Amino acid sequence: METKPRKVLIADDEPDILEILKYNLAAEGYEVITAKDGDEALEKARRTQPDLIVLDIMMPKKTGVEVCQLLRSQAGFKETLIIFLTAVNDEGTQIKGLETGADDYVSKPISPKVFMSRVNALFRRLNKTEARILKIENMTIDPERFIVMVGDTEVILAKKEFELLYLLALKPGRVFLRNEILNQVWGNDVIVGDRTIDVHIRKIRQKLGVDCITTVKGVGYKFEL
Amino acid sequence: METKPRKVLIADDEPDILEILKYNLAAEGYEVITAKDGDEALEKARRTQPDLIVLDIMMPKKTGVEVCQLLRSQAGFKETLIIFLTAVNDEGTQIKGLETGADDYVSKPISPKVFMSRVNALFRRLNKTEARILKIENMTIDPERFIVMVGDTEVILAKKEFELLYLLALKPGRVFLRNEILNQVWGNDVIVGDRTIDVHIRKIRQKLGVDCITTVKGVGYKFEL
DNA sequence: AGTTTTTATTAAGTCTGGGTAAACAAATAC
DNA sequence: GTATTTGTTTACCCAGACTTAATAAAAACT
Repeated sequence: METKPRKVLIADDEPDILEILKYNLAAEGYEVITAKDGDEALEKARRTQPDLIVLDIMMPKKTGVEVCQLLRSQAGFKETLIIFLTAVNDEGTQIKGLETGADDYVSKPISPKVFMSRVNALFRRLNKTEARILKIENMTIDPERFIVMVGDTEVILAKKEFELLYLLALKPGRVFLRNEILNQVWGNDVIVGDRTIDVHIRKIRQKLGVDCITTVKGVGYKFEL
Repeated sequence: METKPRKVLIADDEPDILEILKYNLAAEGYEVITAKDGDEALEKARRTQPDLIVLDIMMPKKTGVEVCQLLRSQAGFKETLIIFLTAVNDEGTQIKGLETGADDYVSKPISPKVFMSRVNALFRRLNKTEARILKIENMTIDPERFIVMVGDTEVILAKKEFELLYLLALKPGRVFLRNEILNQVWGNDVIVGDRTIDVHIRKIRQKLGVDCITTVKGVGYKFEL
């Protein structure tokens, strides 16, 4: 199965490293975007929506850690793969890196071979949890087409409604706390009142015309047909 | 299925190499055009619109790198395949070559066997994303003739309009994010405002007179008849 | 039952994002 | 060179998505 090339954004202030990594990634068919400081990395990440972001820890403008934190806190970058590069082989930094939400960690001096195997490993892992079409009984939720089918009638949900339903339907039966819902759908940093969720739930129930969301009082909601 | 022969332009100042490559390419059915310096290469490239350009790095008048940069910077040569030939087996030059926008790189002394396998590999890669005629219900989108037929009336779209419609129609129903659209139609590095997409969408809808593009607010657009 | 807590519903209000037209710029044709 | 077509930017408008707040209903607890 052939698929469109993975996009990789590399951010490092050392042109040599950018070149080496770019060359190796390109050689394996990745599409490469480069940035030379933290701000540029942020900007290009938002614009190009890469599949993987390689961040040098020590960079001008913003450090890799800062960039990572900023990205992770906003919608659309929750799932993006992030790898840190660092000259310090300091375990403390490594731990801090992974805690910030990075997926892997490569220390300089970088062996292209090692680097590429890490990259490939991450993508291999990702493939298993990619966005997919959900089918529960007579309901189909297709994130690619952004539609929900109930029986054979198409239901159109708004963005937040869809994301909320998709989240719940990912694990039918499992209860999602209001906090989880807020984090996943709205993002860690966004502050919205609790009632907002209720309103969206109501609209979903209304539009679908099927009672598939169960309230678990004092806890949260779950998807259940 | 019979198809018209691939055109290959070879530019090198060494007559021997020109001959060898020409012989091998012709033997596999390629149509070959030759040039003996950078200027001639540029001129013939523009005139004959080849599918693949083989450029020697070291050439009189203009180097291969210069020719490549000039071509890549103008419309019509963004997708053209480019292979560099070089005597120097210097990795620095190789990297610079690929960054300039070349698709592959062959070092001298050239083994005809290796060379041909690289050429064929490039075309194979290209084939997978090759332009093909799309037919969706009563609409035909022909990227070769740059024509859209709705019913039996011909609609003429401008370049960007066409590319945008073609992209969406490649996967009917699938939502394309604004980012994806920008990347695919405009390119990673080009910075254009978000409204630009809207305006093009509007012109397409207007010209086609058929509502075939659906807006998914906050997400993107999809083709849907 | 009465009280408290939590959720549902409704009706606003706000705000974002897309539509549209017109002006400007750039590329292309003439 | 000028004219024309194409591409982009800008600004304004509006629909509908989203949020909030207020009230009603339903559980949960005493």
